[in-house]
Amino acid sequence: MKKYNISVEATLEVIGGKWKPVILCHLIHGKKRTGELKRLIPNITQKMLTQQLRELEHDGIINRIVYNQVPPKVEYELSEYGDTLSEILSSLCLWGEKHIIKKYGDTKDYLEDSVLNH
Amino acid sequence: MKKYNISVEATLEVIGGKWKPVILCHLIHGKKRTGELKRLIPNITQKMLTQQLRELEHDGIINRIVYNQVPPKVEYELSEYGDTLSEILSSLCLWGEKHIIKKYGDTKDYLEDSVLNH
DNA sequence: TCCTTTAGGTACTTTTTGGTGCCTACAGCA
DNA sequence: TGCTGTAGGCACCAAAAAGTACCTAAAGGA
Repeated sequence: MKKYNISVEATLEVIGGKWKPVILCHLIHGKKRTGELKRLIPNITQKMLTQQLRELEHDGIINRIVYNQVPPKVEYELSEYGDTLSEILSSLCLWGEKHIIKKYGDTKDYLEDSVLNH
Repeated sequence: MKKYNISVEATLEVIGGKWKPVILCHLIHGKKRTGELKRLIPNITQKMLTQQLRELEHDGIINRIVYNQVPPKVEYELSEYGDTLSEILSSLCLWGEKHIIKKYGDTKDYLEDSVLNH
């Protein structure tokens, strides 16, 4: 029975770390296959990706959808509970864009183009 | 010149990590002296506290106010730019509270009482 | 004189986190 | 038969983050 000093610690336990917010920001735009996520997050390793996905699944934030076929097909999506985070995640993305603009004047040279950034 | 794959990475560079969100969540309620922060965040070490405060100051998120007196007195507050994060920070705290309730049924036994949690 | 108070610097160690390389399963196809 | 594609497990190693212990300054008071 852990005691938190401030409630944000509980949030960080679930979505803290280097990769989880990135993964979740991709998932707010719809479900993704493992390989898609790997392409969207070029610097993540297979190990880190599956490790973080397992933890998010364990905390009820995402659903893992397994299709019984060969070669395997697995999709990940925000769960209903994970949806309660989507506003926060969007705000985090938006703030990041504004921060890049403030720091560099423009996002063009600093932000990979993709449907996610508009 | 670093390139981000997704804008949330820029946000995490500024407010990511174990301690920064906690520190900032305390500062949204007004400026605090170093020692106050240490008391509010009992598990943080002196080193981590000042290190994180330096970085937040460097990124323009907080102001460091030094009173020229002995023994020293230093206060920290959200800067104007840091204020653009306060809505996000509040949402993170709120989500954490709801998460604790979902997980444990109640916050009473799991969350330290303080002005911050209501 | 020396202790107290407050903020913070620094060298070193431990813990946590992340990365690499290699392994498996198995249907379909040449 | 043997190659391809997809998801992911596992042992081991490297790097980054955090913790520990100890040090400083300087005014005021006992």
